[in-house]
Amino acid sequence: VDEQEKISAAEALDRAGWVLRRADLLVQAAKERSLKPVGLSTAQYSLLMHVHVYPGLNGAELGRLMGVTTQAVALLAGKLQANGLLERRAHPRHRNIQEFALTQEGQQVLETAYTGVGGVEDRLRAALGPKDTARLRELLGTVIAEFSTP
Amino acid sequence: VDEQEKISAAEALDRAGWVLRRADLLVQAAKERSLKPVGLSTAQYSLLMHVHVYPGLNGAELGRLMGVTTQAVALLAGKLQANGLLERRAHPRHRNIQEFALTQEGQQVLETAYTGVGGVEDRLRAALGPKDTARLRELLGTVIAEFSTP
DNA sequence: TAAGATTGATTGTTCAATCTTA
DNA sequence: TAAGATTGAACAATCAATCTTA
Repeated sequence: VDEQEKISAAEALDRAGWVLRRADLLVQAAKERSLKPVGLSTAQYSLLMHVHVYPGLNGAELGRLMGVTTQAVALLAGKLQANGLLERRAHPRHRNIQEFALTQEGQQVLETAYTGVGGVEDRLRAALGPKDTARLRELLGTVIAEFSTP
Repeated sequence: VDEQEKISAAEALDRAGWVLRRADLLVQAAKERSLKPVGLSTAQYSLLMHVHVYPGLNGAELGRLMGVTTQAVALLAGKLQANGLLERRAHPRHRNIQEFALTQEGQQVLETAYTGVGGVEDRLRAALGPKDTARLRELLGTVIAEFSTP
């Protein structure tokens, strides 16, 4: 084996991790455009959606699910709360812990946003077809399972 | 059809775009850990790799390939240049344009980093198997093609 | 005009450290 | 002790605007 072997320019950026990155960046950018009229960033939309799907979680738990830090969640939540989309309540049994919940307006904004972002999901599904979309989710699920434990 | 239909908590975060996002975040985090000993951020690694694969491109072109702005490339390049990993040269025919190139040290650092990140790629390939890895790349390629044109 | 580079202001995020509570 | 929340400093990236060059 040649110790001097160079990085193959043709192959380096075609490995699965890089392709995964490029695909996510493009889809994320499309979501961002669809959220612009609603006035939400993708991060804000992500937090609203996670609160909707996992009601009653605290900031640290939401951060772990979303792949960001507790501080980022607190900052996001602060703005969403100031805009009246989110509520923070003291946890009934732990005075130091906060539970998150959507306000009525937060629900409505999320639903509007969901409709817009749904267009991006639909476009993805249309490009792949239902069968390959399911296959992609399955394969990515394996990736998630593998890398969920560092 | 029920107009009041709510966002399905069970399905919303399972659509392909969300799964894609979570998978990318996890793989990216794994890459970040593998780059820590080398002293590179994933963004810096990405720039070095792109300069290696596409030598002679200018900042704007690299930014488009990497999915970031020209300014972000300039900031990254400034630091890599200060660390002696990257060179910026005036374009031979356009005085206002800069070409990027790796220094000898940049080459070496990139190769070390490539070996470390290769472990992450290998782990991904091991989790999926060669056949499904190829299938994943293929499916993501379709996604990239679809969303490359906004 | 058009494309690239650069600068300044703003936002979003992380890291590090501290405080609170069970 | 451990887990969550909060604060302040540092960093990264964006947007907006300006400058340069062909």
